[in-house]
Amino acid sequence: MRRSELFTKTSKTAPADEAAKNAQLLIQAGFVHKEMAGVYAYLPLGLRVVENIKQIVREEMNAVHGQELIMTNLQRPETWQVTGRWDDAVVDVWFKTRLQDDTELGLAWSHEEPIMQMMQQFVQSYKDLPTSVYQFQTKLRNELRAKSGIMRGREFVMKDMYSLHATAEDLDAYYNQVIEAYKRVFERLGLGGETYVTFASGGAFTKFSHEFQTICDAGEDVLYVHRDKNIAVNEEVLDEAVQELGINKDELEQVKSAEVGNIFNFGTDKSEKMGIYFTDQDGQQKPIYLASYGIGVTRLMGVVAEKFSDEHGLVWPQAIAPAQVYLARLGENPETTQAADELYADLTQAGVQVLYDDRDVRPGEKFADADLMGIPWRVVVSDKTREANTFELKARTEQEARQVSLDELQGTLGVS
RNA sequence: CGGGGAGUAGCGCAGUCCGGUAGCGCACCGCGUUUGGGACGCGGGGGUCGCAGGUUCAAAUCCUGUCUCCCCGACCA
Repeated sequence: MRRSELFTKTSKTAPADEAAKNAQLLIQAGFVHKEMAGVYAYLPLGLRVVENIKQIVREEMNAVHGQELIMTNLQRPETWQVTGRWDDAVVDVWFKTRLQDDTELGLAWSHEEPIMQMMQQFVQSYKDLPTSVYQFQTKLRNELRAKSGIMRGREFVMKDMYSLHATAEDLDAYYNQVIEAYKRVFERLGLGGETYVTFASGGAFTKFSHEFQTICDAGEDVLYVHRDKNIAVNEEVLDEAVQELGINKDELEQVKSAEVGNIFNFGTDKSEKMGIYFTDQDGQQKPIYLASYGIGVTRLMGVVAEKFSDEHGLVWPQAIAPAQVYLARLGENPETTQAADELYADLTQAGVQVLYDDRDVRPGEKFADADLMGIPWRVVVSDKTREANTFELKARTEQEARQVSLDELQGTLGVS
Protein backbone atom coordinates (compact mmCIF):
# COMPACT_ATOMS: atom_id res chain seq x y z
CA MET A 1 0.00 0.00 0.00
CA ARG A 2 1.25 3.44 -0.88
CA ARG A 3 1.15 5.87 1.96
CA SER A 4 0.09 8.63 -0.42
CA GLU A 5 -3.10 6.67 -1.11
CA LEU A 6 -3.88 5.83 2.51
CA PHE A 7 -6.67 8.12 3.63
CA THR A 8 -5.86 7.96 7.33
CA LYS A 9 -3.51 10.42 8.98
CA THR A 10 -1.37 10.18 12.05
CA SER A 11 -1.59 12.76 14.77
CA LYS A 12 1.10 14.35 16.90
CA THR A 13 -1.23 14.50 19.85
CA ALA A 14 -3.14 11.77 21.65
CA PRO A 15 -6.92 12.14 21.84
CA ALA A 16 -8.00 13.94 24.98
CA ASP A 17 -10.98 11.73 25.68
CA GLU A 18 -9.03 8.49 25.92
CA ALA A 19 -6.98 7.48 28.90
CA ALA A 20 -6.27 3.92 27.79
CA LYS A 21 -2.92 3.56 26.07
CA ASN A 22 -4.28 1.16 23.46
CA ALA A 23 -6.95 3.60 22.33
CA GLN A 24 -4.60 6.57 22.40
CA LEU A 25 -2.03 4.89 20.20
CA LEU A 26 -4.49 3.21 17.86
CA ILE A 27 -6.33 6.49 17.27
CA GLN A 28 -3.13 8.51 16.96
CA ALA A 29 -1.76 6.08 14.40
CA GLY A 30 -5.03 6.01 12.48
CA PHE A 31 -5.87 2.36 13.15
CA VAL A 32 -9.29 2.94 14.69
CA HIS A 33 -11.92 5.64 14.87
CA LYS A 34 -14.03 6.18 17.94
CA GLU A 35 -17.68 6.41 17.08
CA MET A 36 -18.91 6.64 20.68
CA ALA A 37 -18.00 5.27 24.08
CA GLY A 38 -17.03 1.63 23.66
CA VAL A 39 -17.72 1.62 19.93
CA TYR A 40 -14.84 1.76 17.47
CA ALA A 41 -14.53 1.58 13.70
CA TYR A 42 -11.55 -0.31 12.29
CA LEU A 43 -9.70 1.61 9.59
CA PRO A 44 -7.51 -0.01 6.92
CA LEU A 45 -4.44 -0.59 9.07
CA GLY A 46 -6.45 -1.62 12.10
CA LEU A 47 -8.56 -3.94 10.01
CA ARG A 48 -5.44 -5.70 8.77
CA VAL A 49 -4.43 -6.41 12.35
CA VAL A 50 -7.90 -7.73 13.15
CA GLU A 51 -7.84 -9.95 10.06
CA ASN A 52 -4.38 -11.24 10.91
CA ILE A 53 -5.49 -12.19 14.40
CA LYS A 54 -8.60 -13.83 13.00
CA GLN A 55 -6.55 -15.85 10.54
CA ILE A 56 -4.36 -17.28 13.30
CA VAL A 57 -7.41 -18.18 15.35
CA ARG A 58 -9.11 -19.64 12.27
CA GLU A 59 -6.16 -21.90 11.49
CA GLU A 60 -6.07 -23.25 15.03
CA MET A 61 -9.84 -23.79 15.20
CA ASN A 62 -9.76 -25.56 11.86
CA ALA A 63 -6.97 -27.74 13.22
CA VAL A 64 -9.33 -29.07 15.90
CA HIS A 65 -11.96 -29.63 13.22
CA GLY A 66 -14.03 -26.58 13.98
CA GLN A 67 -16.28 -25.59 11.09
CA GLU A 68 -16.66 -21.90 10.42
CA LEU A 69 -20.07 -20.30 9.97
CA ILE A 70 -21.74 -16.99 10.72
CA MET A 71 -24.81 -16.75 12.88
CA THR A 72 -27.10 -13.72 12.86
CA ASN A 73 -27.05 -10.49 14.78
CA LEU A 74 -30.82 -10.27 14.95
CA GLN A 75 -32.21 -12.87 17.33
CA ARG A 76 -35.65 -14.16 18.31
CA PRO A 77 -36.82 -13.76 21.90
CA GLU A 78 -38.32 -17.26 21.85
CA THR A 79 -34.88 -18.82 21.47
CA TRP A 80 -33.73 -17.24 24.71
CA GLN A 81 -36.98 -17.51 26.62
CA VAL A 82 -36.69 -21.30 26.94
CA THR A 83 -33.56 -20.91 29.05
CA GLY A 84 -34.82 -17.85 30.88
CA ARG A 85 -32.12 -15.65 29.45
CA TRP A 86 -34.37 -13.19 27.60
CA ASP A 87 -35.17 -11.64 30.95
CA ASP A 88 -33.29 -8.38 31.54
CA ALA A 89 -33.04 -9.29 35.18
CA VAL A 90 -31.07 -12.41 34.21
CA VAL A 91 -29.00 -10.97 31.34
CA ASP A 92 -28.42 -7.27 31.84
CA VAL A 93 -26.50 -6.51 28.64
CA TRP A 94 -29.31 -6.98 26.12
CA PHE A 95 -29.89 -4.50 23.36
CA LYS A 96 -33.48 -5.04 22.26
CA THR A 97 -35.32 -3.61 19.29
CA ARG A 98 -38.52 -4.10 17.31
CA LEU A 99 -39.59 -4.82 13.78
CA GLN A 100 -41.97 -2.36 12.11
CA ASP A 101 -44.86 -4.68 12.98
CA ASP A 102 -43.81 -4.42 16.62
CA THR A 103 -42.24 -7.88 16.86
CA GLU A 104 -39.57 -7.77 19.53
CA LEU A 105 -36.00 -8.77 18.62
CA GLY A 106 -32.71 -9.05 20.43
CA LEU A 107 -29.30 -7.95 19.20
CA ALA A 108 -26.69 -10.66 19.60
CA TRP A 109 -24.68 -10.49 22.79
CA SER A 110 -23.97 -14.26 22.62
CA HIS A 111 -25.00 -17.22 20.47
CA GLU A 112 -25.26 -20.28 22.69
CA GLU A 113 -29.02 -20.68 22.46
CA PRO A 114 -29.29 -19.80 18.75
CA ILE A 115 -26.49 -22.24 17.93
CA MET A 116 -28.14 -25.04 19.86
CA GLN A 117 -31.45 -24.36 18.26
CA MET A 118 -29.94 -24.34 14.79
CA MET A 119 -27.93 -27.49 15.40
CA GLN A 120 -31.10 -29.31 16.38
CA GLN A 121 -31.88 -29.33 12.68
CA PHE A 122 -28.72 -31.28 11.92
CA VAL A 123 -28.03 -33.38 15.01
CA GLN A 124 -30.44 -36.20 15.75
CA SER A 125 -28.21 -39.24 16.08
CA TYR A 126 -25.04 -40.26 17.91
CA LYS A 127 -23.68 -40.57 14.38
CA ASP A 128 -23.94 -36.78 14.05
CA LEU A 129 -21.72 -36.27 17.09
CA PRO A 130 -19.31 -34.91 17.98
CA THR A 131 -19.34 -31.71 16.02
CA SER A 132 -17.84 -28.30 16.52
CA VAL A 133 -18.73 -24.97 14.93
CA TYR A 134 -17.33 -21.48 15.31
CA GLN A 135 -17.70 -17.96 14.03
CA PHE A 136 -16.21 -14.53 14.17
CA GLN A 137 -19.02 -12.29 15.23
CA THR A 138 -19.64 -8.75 16.26
CA LYS A 139 -21.12 -9.00 19.72
CA LEU A 140 -23.35 -6.22 20.98
CA ARG A 141 -23.51 -5.74 24.70
CA ASN A 142 -25.23 -2.96 26.57
CA GLU A 143 -22.50 -2.57 29.14
CA LEU A 144 -23.18 -0.12 31.92
CA ARG A 145 -19.80 1.41 31.38
CA ALA A 146 -17.37 1.03 28.53
CA LYS A 147 -13.72 1.43 29.40
CA SER A 148 -10.13 0.70 28.53
CA GLY A 149 -10.39 1.65 24.86
CA ILE A 150 -11.02 -1.31 22.59
CA MET A 151 -10.49 -3.74 25.46
CA ARG A 152 -13.99 -3.40 26.80
CA GLY A 153 -16.50 -2.14 24.28
CA ARG A 154 -20.21 -2.36 23.67
CA GLU A 155 -19.48 -3.67 20.19
CA PHE A 156 -16.56 -6.00 19.62
CA VAL A 157 -15.39 -8.94 17.56
CA MET A 158 -15.29 -12.31 19.23
CA LYS A 159 -14.53 -15.79 18.04
CA ASP A 160 -16.97 -18.18 19.63
CA MET A 161 -16.88 -21.91 19.13
CA TYR A 162 -19.37 -24.52 20.32
CA SER A 163 -18.79 -28.24 20.53
CA LEU A 164 -21.53 -30.85 20.88
CA HIS A 165 -20.91 -34.32 22.25
CA ALA A 166 -22.68 -37.56 23.08
CA THR A 167 -20.81 -38.15 26.32
CA ALA A 168 -19.10 -36.22 29.06
CA GLU A 169 -15.87 -38.10 28.37
CA ASP A 170 -15.89 -37.09 24.74
CA LEU A 171 -16.53 -33.49 25.68
CA ASP A 172 -13.69 -33.51 28.20
CA ALA A 173 -11.24 -34.88 25.66
CA TYR A 174 -12.19 -32.24 23.12
CA TYR A 175 -12.20 -29.51 25.75
CA ASN A 176 -8.59 -30.33 26.51
CA GLN A 177 -7.71 -30.27 22.84
CA VAL A 178 -9.12 -26.78 22.57
CA ILE A 179 -7.12 -25.65 25.58
CA GLU A 180 -4.02 -26.70 23.63
CA ALA A 181 -5.27 -24.96 20.50
CA TYR A 182 -5.81 -21.78 22.49
CA LYS A 183 -2.30 -21.98 23.86
CA ARG A 184 -1.00 -22.16 20.31
CA VAL A 185 -3.03 -19.09 19.36
CA PHE A 186 -1.58 -17.01 22.19
CA GLU A 187 1.88 -18.38 21.48
CA ARG A 188 1.62 -17.27 17.85
CA LEU A 189 0.44 -13.83 18.93
CA GLY A 190 3.55 -13.44 21.05
CA LEU A 191 1.57 -13.59 24.28
CA GLY A 192 2.36 -17.17 25.20
CA GLY A 193 4.67 -16.48 28.09
CA GLU A 194 2.32 -13.97 29.65
CA THR A 195 -0.95 -15.83 29.18
CA TYR A 196 -2.23 -18.28 31.77
CA VAL A 197 -4.95 -20.83 31.86
CA THR A 198 -6.66 -19.86 35.07
CA PHE A 199 -9.17 -21.27 37.45
CA ALA A 200 -12.25 -19.11 37.66
CA SER A 201 -15.89 -19.27 38.56
CA GLY A 202 -17.94 -21.33 36.16
CA GLY A 203 -21.33 -22.73 35.41
CA ALA A 204 -23.33 -25.12 37.51
CA PHE A 205 -21.88 -28.20 35.89
CA THR A 206 -18.18 -27.59 36.29
CA LYS A 207 -16.14 -27.04 39.34
CA PHE A 208 -14.24 -24.36 37.48
CA SER A 209 -14.42 -22.91 34.03
CA HIS A 210 -11.17 -22.01 32.35
CA GLU A 211 -10.16 -18.50 31.59
CA PHE A 212 -7.17 -17.44 29.55
CA GLN A 213 -5.72 -14.38 31.18
CA THR A 214 -2.87 -12.28 29.84
CA ILE A 215 -0.88 -10.32 32.36
CA CYS A 216 -1.55 -6.70 31.47
CA ASP A 217 -1.71 -3.56 33.59
CA ALA A 218 -4.70 -2.31 31.65
CA GLY A 219 -6.68 -5.45 32.38
CA GLU A 220 -9.57 -5.51 34.78
CA ASP A 221 -9.04 -8.86 36.49
CA VAL A 222 -6.77 -9.67 39.38
CA LEU A 223 -4.82 -12.87 39.14
CA TYR A 224 -2.65 -14.84 41.52
CA VAL A 225 0.09 -16.59 39.60
CA HIS A 226 2.79 -19.10 40.38
CA ARG A 227 5.17 -18.63 37.45
CA ASP A 228 7.29 -21.70 38.14
CA LYS A 229 4.36 -24.06 38.53
CA ASN A 230 2.52 -22.26 35.73
CA ILE A 231 -0.55 -21.87 37.90
CA ALA A 232 -2.89 -18.90 37.86
CA VAL A 233 -6.02 -18.35 39.90
CA ASN A 234 -8.62 -15.65 39.47
CA GLU A 235 -9.15 -13.58 42.58
CA GLU A 236 -12.84 -14.55 42.44
CA VAL A 237 -12.13 -18.12 43.47
CA LEU A 238 -8.80 -17.75 45.24
CA ASP A 239 -9.63 -19.37 48.56
CA GLU A 240 -11.51 -22.22 46.97
CA ALA A 241 -8.83 -22.90 44.37
CA VAL A 242 -5.94 -22.69 46.78
CA GLN A 243 -7.58 -25.37 48.85
CA GLU A 244 -8.37 -27.52 45.85
CA LEU A 245 -4.84 -27.28 44.43
CA GLY A 246 -3.13 -27.69 47.75
CA ILE A 247 -0.89 -24.66 47.37
CA ASN A 248 0.12 -21.91 49.74
CA LYS A 249 -1.37 -18.50 49.06
CA ASP A 250 1.92 -16.84 49.96
CA GLU A 251 3.66 -18.44 46.99
CA LEU A 252 1.40 -16.60 44.58
CA GLU A 253 2.16 -13.30 42.91
CA GLN A 254 -0.64 -10.80 42.43
CA VAL A 255 -0.93 -9.27 38.95
CA LYS A 256 -3.50 -7.45 36.83
CA SER A 257 -4.68 -9.27 33.77
CA ALA A 258 -7.03 -9.16 30.81
CA GLU A 259 -9.32 -12.06 29.99
CA VAL A 260 -8.51 -12.92 26.39
CA GLY A 261 -10.23 -16.29 26.22
CA ASN A 262 -12.83 -18.20 28.17
CA ILE A 263 -14.17 -21.71 27.91
CA PHE A 264 -17.20 -23.23 29.56
CA ASN A 265 -18.45 -26.71 29.99
CA PHE A 266 -22.25 -26.56 30.03
CA GLY A 267 -22.72 -30.29 30.39
CA THR A 268 -26.25 -31.21 29.36
CA ASP A 269 -27.77 -28.10 30.90
CA LYS A 270 -28.59 -26.22 27.69
CA SER A 271 -29.77 -29.35 25.95
CA GLU A 272 -32.19 -30.23 28.72
CA LYS A 273 -33.50 -26.71 29.16
CA MET A 274 -34.05 -26.38 25.42
CA GLY A 275 -35.43 -29.89 24.98
CA ILE A 276 -32.85 -30.88 22.37
CA TYR A 277 -31.89 -34.56 22.38
CA PHE A 278 -30.14 -37.11 20.20
CA THR A 279 -30.82 -40.80 19.79
CA ASP A 280 -27.97 -42.91 21.10
CA GLN A 281 -26.78 -46.30 19.88
CA ASP A 282 -29.13 -47.99 22.34
CA GLY A 283 -32.12 -46.21 20.85
CA GLN A 284 -32.57 -43.99 23.88
CA GLN A 285 -33.10 -40.21 23.68
CA LYS A 286 -30.25 -38.48 25.46
CA PRO A 287 -29.26 -34.86 26.11
CA ILE A 288 -26.34 -33.34 24.22
CA TYR A 289 -23.21 -32.23 25.99
CA LEU A 290 -22.20 -28.68 25.10
CA ALA A 291 -19.11 -26.56 25.65
CA SER A 292 -18.36 -23.05 24.42
CA TYR A 293 -15.03 -21.44 23.70
CA GLY A 294 -14.51 -17.69 23.27
CA ILE A 295 -11.59 -15.52 22.20
CA GLY A 296 -11.89 -11.76 22.23
CA VAL A 297 -10.34 -10.82 18.91
CA THR A 298 -10.48 -7.05 19.21
CA ARG A 299 -9.63 -7.22 22.90
CA LEU A 300 -6.51 -9.18 21.96
CA MET A 301 -5.56 -6.38 19.58
CA GLY A 302 -5.87 -3.96 22.48
CA VAL A 303 -3.82 -6.17 24.78
CA VAL A 304 -1.05 -6.47 22.19
CA ALA A 305 -1.10 -2.71 21.66
CA GLU A 306 -0.80 -2.17 25.41
CA LYS A 307 1.90 -4.71 26.05
CA PHE A 308 4.27 -4.12 23.18
CA SER A 309 4.15 -0.36 22.73
CA ASP A 310 6.93 1.99 23.75
CA GLU A 311 7.41 5.76 23.98
CA HIS A 312 7.45 6.07 20.19
CA GLY A 313 4.24 4.17 19.55
CA LEU A 314 2.92 0.76 18.69
CA VAL A 315 5.15 -2.31 18.27
CA TRP A 316 3.33 -5.11 16.45
CA PRO A 317 4.53 -8.70 16.53
CA GLN A 318 5.30 -9.79 12.99
CA ALA A 319 2.48 -12.32 13.04
CA ILE A 320 -0.22 -9.67 13.14
CA ALA A 321 1.45 -6.45 11.95
CA PRO A 322 -0.55 -4.54 9.33
CA ALA A 323 2.57 -4.61 7.14
CA GLN A 324 5.97 -6.22 7.51
CA VAL A 325 7.93 -3.33 6.04
CA TYR A 326 7.64 0.43 6.25
CA LEU A 327 9.49 1.55 3.14
CA ALA A 328 10.58 5.17 3.52
CA ARG A 329 11.80 6.90 0.42
CA LEU A 330 13.83 10.00 1.21
CA GLY A 331 13.95 12.85 -1.25
CA GLU A 332 12.37 13.35 -4.64
CA ASN A 333 15.33 12.47 -6.82
CA PRO A 334 13.89 10.59 -9.85
CA GLU A 335 16.55 7.89 -9.70
CA THR A 336 15.96 7.30 -6.01
CA THR A 337 12.24 7.31 -6.57
CA GLN A 338 12.69 4.68 -9.23
CA ALA A 339 14.85 2.55 -6.93
CA ALA A 340 12.23 2.75 -4.18
CA ASP A 341 9.42 2.00 -6.61
CA GLU A 342 11.29 -1.07 -7.79
CA LEU A 343 11.95 -2.35 -4.28
CA TYR A 344 8.28 -1.83 -3.44
CA ALA A 345 7.24 -3.79 -6.51
CA ASP A 346 9.75 -6.58 -5.86
CA LEU A 347 8.82 -7.08 -2.22
CA THR A 348 5.13 -6.88 -2.95
CA GLN A 349 5.57 -9.39 -5.75
CA ALA A 350 7.35 -11.68 -3.31
CA GLY A 351 4.39 -11.55 -0.96
CA VAL A 352 5.76 -9.10 1.58
CA GLN A 353 3.23 -6.59 2.90
CA VAL A 354 4.85 -3.19 2.41
CA LEU A 355 3.61 0.21 3.48
CA TYR A 356 5.45 2.45 1.03
CA ASP A 357 5.88 6.02 2.22
CA ASP A 358 6.12 7.76 -1.13
CA ARG A 359 5.04 11.13 0.19
CA ASP A 360 7.05 14.29 -0.25
CA VAL A 361 7.55 14.91 3.44
CA ARG A 362 10.66 15.23 5.53
CA PRO A 363 12.52 12.16 6.79
CA GLY A 364 11.70 12.82 10.42
CA GLU A 365 8.01 12.61 9.75
CA LYS A 366 8.38 9.29 7.94
CA PHE A 367 10.49 7.82 10.73
CA ALA A 368 8.06 9.05 13.37
CA ASP A 369 5.15 7.49 11.50
CA ALA A 370 6.98 4.20 10.99
CA ASP A 371 7.57 4.05 14.74
CA LEU A 372 4.07 5.17 15.70
CA MET A 373 2.46 2.60 13.44
CA GLY A 374 4.71 -0.10 14.85
CA ILE A 375 5.68 -1.77 11.58
CA PRO A 376 8.29 -4.48 12.36
CA TRP A 377 10.86 -3.43 9.73
CA ARG A 378 11.82 -0.03 8.39
CA VAL A 379 13.66 0.15 5.10
CA VAL A 380 15.09 3.42 3.83
CA VAL A 381 15.87 4.16 0.21
CA SER A 382 17.68 7.46 -0.25
CA ASP A 383 20.25 9.06 -2.52
CA LYS A 384 22.92 7.78 -0.14
CA THR A 385 21.74 4.17 -0.09
CA ARG A 386 21.24 4.15 -3.85
CA GLU A 387 24.76 5.44 -4.50
CA ALA A 388 26.19 2.85 -2.07
CA ASN A 389 23.98 0.19 -3.63
CA THR A 390 22.60 -0.76 -0.24
CA PHE A 391 19.40 -0.47 1.73
CA GLU A 392 19.04 0.76 5.26
CA LEU A 393 17.28 -1.71 7.52
CA LYS A 394 16.05 -1.19 11.05
CA ALA A 395 13.84 -3.33 13.24
CA ARG A 396 11.17 -1.49 15.20
CA THR A 397 12.59 -3.01 18.36
CA GLU A 398 16.17 -1.93 17.63
CA GLN A 399 17.82 1.44 18.09
CA GLU A 400 20.38 1.32 15.30
CA ALA A 401 19.86 0.87 11.59
CA ARG A 402 22.29 -1.08 9.42
CA GLN A 403 23.22 -0.97 5.76
CA VAL A 404 22.49 -4.20 3.94
CA SER A 405 22.66 -5.52 0.42
CA LEU A 406 19.57 -6.52 -1.49
CA ASP A 407 20.36 -10.16 -0.76
CA GLU A 408 20.67 -9.55 2.95
CA LEU A 409 17.47 -7.53 2.93
CA GLN A 410 15.57 -10.26 1.17
CA GLY A 411 17.06 -12.88 3.44
CA THR A 412 16.04 -10.99 6.57
CA LEU A 413 12.53 -10.56 5.26
CA GLY A 414 12.31 -14.22 4.30
CA VAL A 415 12.20 -13.59 0.58
CA SER A 416 14.35 -15.71 -1.69
C1' C B 1 -26.30 3.39 38.72
C1' G B 2 -23.17 6.46 42.93
C1' G B 3 -18.83 9.87 43.11
C1' G B 4 -15.32 13.11 40.45
C1' G B 5 -13.60 15.73 35.94
C1' A B 6 -14.54 17.73 31.01
C1' G B 7 -17.36 19.61 26.32
C1' U B 8 -14.61 26.40 22.42
C1' A B 9 -12.31 24.99 14.17
C1' G B 10 -10.70 18.07 11.89
C1' C B 11 -7.05 17.34 16.46
C1' G B 12 -4.65 19.46 21.08
C1' C B 13 -5.67 23.78 24.00
C1' A B 14 -6.23 29.21 26.13
C1' G B 15 -10.22 32.52 27.14
C1' U B 16 -15.10 31.46 31.70
C1' C B 17 -13.53 33.39 38.27
C1' C B 18 -14.32 39.46 36.97
C1' G B 19 -20.29 39.58 30.70
C1' G B 20 -18.48 43.83 25.84
C1' U B 21 -19.33 40.10 20.13
C1' A B 22 -13.49 34.38 19.92
C1' G B 23 -7.68 33.25 19.97
C1' C B 24 -3.03 29.96 19.82
C1' G B 25 -0.43 25.37 18.05
C1' C B 26 -1.04 21.17 14.74
C1' A B 27 -3.72 19.88 10.37
C1' C B 28 -5.75 22.25 5.66
C1' C B 29 -5.21 25.80 0.83
C1' G B 30 -1.58 29.13 -2.29
C1' C B 31 3.61 30.81 -3.34
C1' G B 32 8.72 30.27 -2.23
C1' U B 33 12.93 28.19 0.35
C1' U B 34 13.96 23.36 2.44
C1' U B 35 14.91 17.49 2.73
C1' G B 36 18.40 11.70 7.48
C1' G B 37 14.22 12.12 13.41
C1' G B 38 7.53 15.34 13.16
C1' A B 39 11.34 22.29 8.68
C1' C B 40 10.77 27.65 7.72
C1' G B 41 8.88 32.44 5.61
C1' C B 42 4.77 35.14 3.53
C1' G B 43 -0.42 34.99 2.39
C1' G B 44 -5.25 32.45 3.22
C1' G B 45 -9.88 29.47 4.54
C1' G B 46 -12.54 27.27 8.55
C1' G B 47 -15.86 27.79 14.85
C1' U B 48 -23.59 31.09 15.87
C1' C B 49 -18.15 28.26 22.02
C1' G B 50 -22.48 20.38 23.09
C1' C B 51 -27.93 21.45 23.05
C1' A B 52 -32.45 24.09 25.00
C1' G B 53 -34.42 27.77 27.91
C1' G B 54 -33.61 32.09 31.18
C1' U B 55 -31.19 36.85 33.16
C1' U B 56 -29.07 41.28 30.67
C1' C B 57 -28.52 46.93 26.46
C1' A B 58 -25.00 42.83 25.67
C1' A B 59 -23.66 35.76 27.25
C1' A B 60 -18.26 31.13 25.38
C1' U B 61 -18.48 33.74 30.24
C1' C B 62 -24.03 34.27 34.91
C1' C B 63 -28.66 30.89 36.16
C1' U B 64 -31.79 26.36 35.13
C1' G B 65 -32.48 21.99 32.51
C1' U B 66 -30.56 18.38 29.28
C1' C B 67 -27.13 15.39 26.17
C1' U B 68 -22.27 13.49 25.50
C1' C B 69 -17.19 12.02 26.81
C1' C B 70 -13.34 10.47 30.47
C1' C B 71 -11.80 8.51 35.35
C1' C B 72 -12.94 5.77 40.19
C1' G B 73 -16.55 2.48 42.23
C1' A B 74 -20.57 -1.05 41.52
C1' C B 75 -21.44 -4.53 37.34
C1' C B 76 -18.95 -8.02 33.80
C1' A B 77 -23.25 -15.32 31.05
